[in-house]
Amino acid sequence: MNLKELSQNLGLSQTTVSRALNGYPEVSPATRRRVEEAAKAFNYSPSTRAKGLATGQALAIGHVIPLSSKHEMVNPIFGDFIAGAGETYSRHGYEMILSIVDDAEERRIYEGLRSRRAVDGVIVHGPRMNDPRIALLENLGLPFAVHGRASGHDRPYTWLDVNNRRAFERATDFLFDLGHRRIALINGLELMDFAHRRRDGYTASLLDHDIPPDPALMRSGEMTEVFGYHSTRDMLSLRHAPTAILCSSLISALGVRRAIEERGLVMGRDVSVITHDDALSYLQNGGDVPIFTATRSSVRDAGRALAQMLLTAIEEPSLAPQTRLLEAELMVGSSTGPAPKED
Amino acid sequence: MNLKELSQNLGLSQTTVSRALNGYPEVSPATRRRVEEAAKAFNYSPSTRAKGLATGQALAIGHVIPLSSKHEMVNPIFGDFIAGAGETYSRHGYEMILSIVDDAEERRIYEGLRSRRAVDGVIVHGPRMNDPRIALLENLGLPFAVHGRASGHDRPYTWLDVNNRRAFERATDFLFDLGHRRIALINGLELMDFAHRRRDGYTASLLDHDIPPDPALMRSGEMTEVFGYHSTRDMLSLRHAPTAILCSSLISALGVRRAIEERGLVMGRDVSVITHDDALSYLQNGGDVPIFTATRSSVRDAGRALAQMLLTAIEEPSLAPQTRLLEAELMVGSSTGPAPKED
DNA sequence: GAATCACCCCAAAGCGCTTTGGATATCGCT
DNA sequence: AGCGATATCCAAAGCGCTTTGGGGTGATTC
Repeated sequence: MNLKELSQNLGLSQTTVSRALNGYPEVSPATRRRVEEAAKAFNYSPSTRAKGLATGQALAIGHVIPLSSKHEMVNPIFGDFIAGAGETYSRHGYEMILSIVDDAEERRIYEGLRSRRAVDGVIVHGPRMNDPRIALLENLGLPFAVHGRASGHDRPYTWLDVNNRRAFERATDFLFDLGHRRIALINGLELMDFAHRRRDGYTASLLDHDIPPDPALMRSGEMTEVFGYHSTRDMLSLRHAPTAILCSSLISALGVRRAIEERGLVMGRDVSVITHDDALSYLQNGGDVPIFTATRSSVRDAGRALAQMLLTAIEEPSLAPQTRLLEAELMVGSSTGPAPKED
Repeated sequence: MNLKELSQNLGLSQTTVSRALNGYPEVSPATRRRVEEAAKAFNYSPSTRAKGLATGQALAIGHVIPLSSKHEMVNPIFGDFIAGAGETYSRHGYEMILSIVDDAEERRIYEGLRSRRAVDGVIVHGPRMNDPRIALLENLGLPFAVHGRASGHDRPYTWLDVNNRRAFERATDFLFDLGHRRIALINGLELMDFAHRRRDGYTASLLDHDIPPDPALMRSGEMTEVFGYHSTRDMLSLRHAPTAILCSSLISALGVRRAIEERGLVMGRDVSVITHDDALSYLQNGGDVPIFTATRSSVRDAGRALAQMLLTAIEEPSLAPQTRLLEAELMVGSSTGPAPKED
């Protein structure tokens, strides 16, 4: 069923039917109702493509997911973020189109989305330090919103981020308050902007407590379970092993715990652990009582909110770019406790 | 830059330029090269929407991800599957459009995709027992391919599945060969088709060895770490505790291991564990030597292959539906060993 | 030298919608 | 009765592409 057929069926012109359906005032309430009922009855909905061609809008948002060919790792937070964003889109009648892209081709993809007029805007995932994508998108004139931030870019742009620096500073402070002195950091790849900021927060707290950062207690890598395990195992066998560990991901934290327990130690008594928790739906941090003390911020909420920000940026292009900094909440679980007495 | 401008620039008609770009023979090699170079230089690519309108194709595939409002869980395999499918699409010039949808609205979404002519076909995720979506899509006449199968549907359709039944039967056999008699199953939600099949395989092996299935040794739920942990903890404190556990997901297996170790037992010696492993990029099963003995099948490969199957089904509508049953490989790791001697 | 045949190329219609610029009918008022 | 407003509706153009159905040109054949 298309507009033409529908309007013939009703004995009206396409113009009138189109106007009735899109809420224009030049249509009598009676005809409007008649049209709406017919549309429902015939299960008519306008072709997105034809509509897009006529209006110049795509009614679609692109998500470009970087997939480094080196590590081939799909970010595990991605599913939940998308779920959040999708809610917002469907409420506004937008479609979400996804491209999974090798680092090397990103430029081509963005240019393609632009020149094919496939999307009205894009969400940038996983910003890195000095990420070139921001400047690229500015040049292309394609509206965009960043999940995270890219240090090293000065012009304002739309972003939403967790206050990673503050979260990790507070978490470290918390460990100091418990009496810990040797605090380790198991971080994500530090070319990722968020990981860099977390390290900054961690380091700031150390310096604040007159503890010089010790490279032996800082690891950075892809946040897998095994990475958490190996890092912890190695560090626990140091002569001055850490009594507390800060971890960037709940998945790695599972490995951290395994290494601790394998050594016959008890997490929360012998070694304290704080992890960041993205509140992923398939990885809950315990039930009512969290297992891990964690800095927590829902990535699904982030998806919802950032999508909304992008949509308003598209509809209100004159507005200054919105930004939003979410504070992670520190949830105390059973993985932290007072520092053990010195031997 | 659009076709008109480009052709004016070249002093050619739109027809010729379009033909040159789309590989039609009625264009001299010289003009074709000239056109191609100009297209590159001006960074021209045709508007997907206009092209779609003209050809009647959408050049897009829909992925409808069900998100049960009850558990709100995004399937963790989803990211990797999508990554695989995306590779195939981009090679063929298709776009991927995603809808995350509450169970209750699925029907509406499929109908919408169809009547808006937004996609040429869809991939069905997470089929359940007697899944109504298959019949719905057949009625709509929308080409589709299913990741998994839906028991209870008799007409042929395109699907790709892991031989879950066989995988779990073999895994159980393997445990019997090691001398185990009390073998537990920690399964996904059994309204999901794959979980049902896994249980069938498990049960078949038990019966084959004259062991009656014991409901106390069978759990079914959302496959989180915590679910694996609780299930295992409960079962290990039974009077006749299992000596081996079959687990449906690597994430839950992490919880299984935790419960085992918490009890002071050693995995692979006191309790053997076999898990299914979807080869997710962020959850590797150890390094060179797998930690868990596992039935393994890459979900990313599945994405690649199923996408390809759907595309050929779309391009060759007369063909009978393809189906593909992948065998999971049994990788022996260090989580299994001979059954401990009876006390 | 005319007819034939490739070979290249083009004008214009059509895909399904929105939107501009009227047209027609109805109504209130002087 | 006549006139401008107002309320409804419509025909047709246009969005950017593909594709049908020709046309012109030069070389080849008789």
